[in-house]
Amino acid sequence: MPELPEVQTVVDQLDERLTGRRIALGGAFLWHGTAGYPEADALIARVAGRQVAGVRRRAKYILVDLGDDLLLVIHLRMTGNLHFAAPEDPAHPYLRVRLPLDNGQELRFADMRKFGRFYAGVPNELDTVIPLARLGPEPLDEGFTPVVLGERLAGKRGPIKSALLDQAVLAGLGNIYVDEALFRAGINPLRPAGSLAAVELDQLHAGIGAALREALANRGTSFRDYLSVSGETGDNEPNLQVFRRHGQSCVRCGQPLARIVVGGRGTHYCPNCQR
DNA sequence: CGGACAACCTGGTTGC
DNA sequence: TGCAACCAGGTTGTCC
Repeated sequence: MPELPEVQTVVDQLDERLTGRRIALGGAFLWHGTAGYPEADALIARVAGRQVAGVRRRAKYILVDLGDDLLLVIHLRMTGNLHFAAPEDPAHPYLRVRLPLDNGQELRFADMRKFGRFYAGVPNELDTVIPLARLGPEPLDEGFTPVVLGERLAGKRGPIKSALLDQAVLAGLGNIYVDEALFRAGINPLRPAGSLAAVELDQLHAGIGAALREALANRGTSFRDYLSVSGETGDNEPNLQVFRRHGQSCVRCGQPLARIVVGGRGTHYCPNCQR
């Protein structure tokens, strides 16, 4: 489900409602596969009794700071959803994890497709399990410039679409916002990643920033499954200009938008505006 | 190293 | 209507 704007929306709400809370005893994985590392019981034991010092985001990972360098890391993957509930509230049909809190509420994780994962450990330990240390730059950080973008793409022969989806190249983009950024930049998704001229890097950098900032302002895009912690959909769908709009008219030139497959992913673009 | 592709899961949509 | 095939916002592992 979620890309940078959706994960950031979740993180903001979690930070507000979880920071300062202590994780109580009695947590449980209802689907053990959701425990990525360590295994379910050990993970519960590690986080039980810890107080949340803050919640932040890196790429599409949610980092829950539990003090003493211990992190609870959550990745929502396609259909993961975090929400708060009272213990007696009926369980969501795809409830996978329950973490009771010291205020009588519990943090719940529901995930239809079971792709979402929890990890707990100190940073060095987590690096052996998830590629936190190998993630590319954050596209909304001040240090991310068109020059940096060019450095990340240099020498890459594969399509720009695939390169932008690679979290080691640039962190946080997914299928929606890559398509939207390329459209805003007027760049064909099949262009070899390392072949962009300086002007195109400027346009792509601007397109990425515009697509992400607009989505953030609208708390993300909800196509089917995505809901924030407060259970609300994002309002960004009307702002999408190409994603899943194949067959409709391009907002810029009026020609029909197309859908192709690039790197195994559905890709939406305007053949006229993105040559 | 890059690229193609299967795998992990379940449910919704599409097409015959 | 019925059912099979295909599709899905993500990531990882394997094979060439």
